[in-house]
Amino acid sequence: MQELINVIKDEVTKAFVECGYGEKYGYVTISNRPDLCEYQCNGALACAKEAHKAPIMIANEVCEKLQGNKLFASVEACNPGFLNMKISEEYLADYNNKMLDDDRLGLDEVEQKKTIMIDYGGPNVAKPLHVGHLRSAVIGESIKRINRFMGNEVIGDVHLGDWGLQMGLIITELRERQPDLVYFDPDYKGEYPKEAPFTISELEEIYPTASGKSKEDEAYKEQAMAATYELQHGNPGYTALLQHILDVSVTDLKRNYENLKVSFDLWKGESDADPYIPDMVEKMKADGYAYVSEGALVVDVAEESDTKEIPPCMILKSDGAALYNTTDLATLIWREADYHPDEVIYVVDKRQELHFVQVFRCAKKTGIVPDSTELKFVGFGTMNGKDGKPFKTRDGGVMRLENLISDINEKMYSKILENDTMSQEEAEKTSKTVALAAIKYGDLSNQASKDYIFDIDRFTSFEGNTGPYILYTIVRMKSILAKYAQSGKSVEAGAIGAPETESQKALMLELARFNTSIRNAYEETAPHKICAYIYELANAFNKFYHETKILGEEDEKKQAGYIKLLQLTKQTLEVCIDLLGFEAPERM
RNA sequence: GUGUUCGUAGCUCAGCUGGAUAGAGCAACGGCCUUCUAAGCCGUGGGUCGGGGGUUCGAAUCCCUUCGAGCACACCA
Repeated sequence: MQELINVIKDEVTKAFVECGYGEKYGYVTISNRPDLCEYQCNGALACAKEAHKAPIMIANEVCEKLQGNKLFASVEACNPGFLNMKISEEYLADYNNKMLDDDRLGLDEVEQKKTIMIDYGGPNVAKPLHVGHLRSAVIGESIKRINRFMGNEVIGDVHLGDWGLQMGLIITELRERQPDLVYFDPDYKGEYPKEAPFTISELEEIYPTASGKSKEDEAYKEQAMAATYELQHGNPGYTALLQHILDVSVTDLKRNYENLKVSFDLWKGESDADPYIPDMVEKMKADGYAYVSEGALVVDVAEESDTKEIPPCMILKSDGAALYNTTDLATLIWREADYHPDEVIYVVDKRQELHFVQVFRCAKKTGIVPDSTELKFVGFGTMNGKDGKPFKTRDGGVMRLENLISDINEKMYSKILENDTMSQEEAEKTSKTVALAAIKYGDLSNQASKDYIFDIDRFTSFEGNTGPYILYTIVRMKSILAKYAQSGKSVEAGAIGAPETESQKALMLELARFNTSIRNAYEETAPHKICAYIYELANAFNKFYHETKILGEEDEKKQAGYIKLLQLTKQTLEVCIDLLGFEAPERM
């Protein structure tokens, strides 16, 4: 379906052209003066200089051409040269009805479908998720859903941190504790056990212990480095242990991400890139891109247009070991080979921007990915506490994501019990649903690239621009629709009629902006624009709700129209919150 | 030091490819529940958009400068 704003733009542009002005002046925006009009065009102001005419004269000419156009209820020219338009009420109703008939609510898929890989999540194995992992998961999941809804083929990859010194540390600590395990017997030739010799909670304790020891004990650190080296060079016992660590960790991680309604298509890790490293390095050398500088193997990635010096991309350390540039580049090799993505989106902490600039340039320069592949960095800001500093527990430690979520679940639970007489079971389920919406909306309603303050009290107070407010609005609609259906009337009969009140027209206009809003959010990779949209939509609905009695309406045709409007509003909100990654309960 | 992001109401944030009177929410104050969930709705107060200069008919938005804050700057990821 063509976007309403473009329908209007086409008419206005036609009028500009007929009056002899350039078509670019026909652009239309949503009015910033809703008291005067619904849509506006400022083109007359912009083209005044070129046309050597007063803007108001141009606006008057164009306005004249648009008189009588059935699309508009009114078109006026206003000083100094604005063109103010109100949309025809019949057209608007018709537009809303067409949205209702379309299972995509009037939003067309992209014309050129792309294959897109999204790299988000980025958890480390053997370490619990902490609050720092929240944003990547929440933002990445939403970007994935938005892209999918737009018709793109999307592959989400969690990109585990499962390589490097941390693995060596765990192996070393395990050997200290259980030296008799077969994994440490170099002469062992049999099959390794299927069961891991540790649980997830043991694993989560082993890593910090080992990490602490290595900082104080030089010999211990060297053992860990040696173990890392052996693992990376195929030690069979260590490889089997790595597999155990992965299995145990991934099971736990999946459970945690499921609680967040976040899912991945691929559970690949840095270790999966490792086999590609040797050939990649050889090729870079052979092609003349990689050279030795200060003992390390590097590729220059500086460009003339740089405003600062971009250091070369380091491929191998002076001791010959790979580092994170290396795995990120090698990861692109299998991504290219297996999926040929048109675009790879990295949803990672914005502090890593320089690293990705280097990796992207190096990948393009050395031909790992073709020039046509878009490598996109979506950097997000830090989640801060109320004091504006990185979010910490009360005693200053890193907060586990699980704990953060259960805290909020509990607050939500007591709040929900206060307000209703739900069963304990339903209250628990509902509080989880609402809590997740509170967390995700709280995060996504901010621009991803900015730091934001995660204020638990604010998120659990549920007033104003919050996830729970959106859910509450949906729940109100569900309740009315259920009661209407109970009365035996068919929900399918009827059609949205021309608006009778200001609040109804405002709601209908807001609904008609759905496709434009989502497309903007998609094009700018900006979930917060969806939040802004649904907040406006929920506001518009609540105003309408407040002054219109729907179930009490005696005119059945009118009532059926209201019900249709309600359905459209509910569906629109539900599609949007699904794109954000949460859902509404039946009651709250 | 170099680069980069940011500075909008007491607080948290929108708005930024230039357009009319800079918008929300929270907090404060005042209204609205015998009627579809008051987690709602309506209203009041609160701002020289960090400061200064420039471009423009017009600047929160673009450019320069200055102050302040965060972050990053090859052998950790």
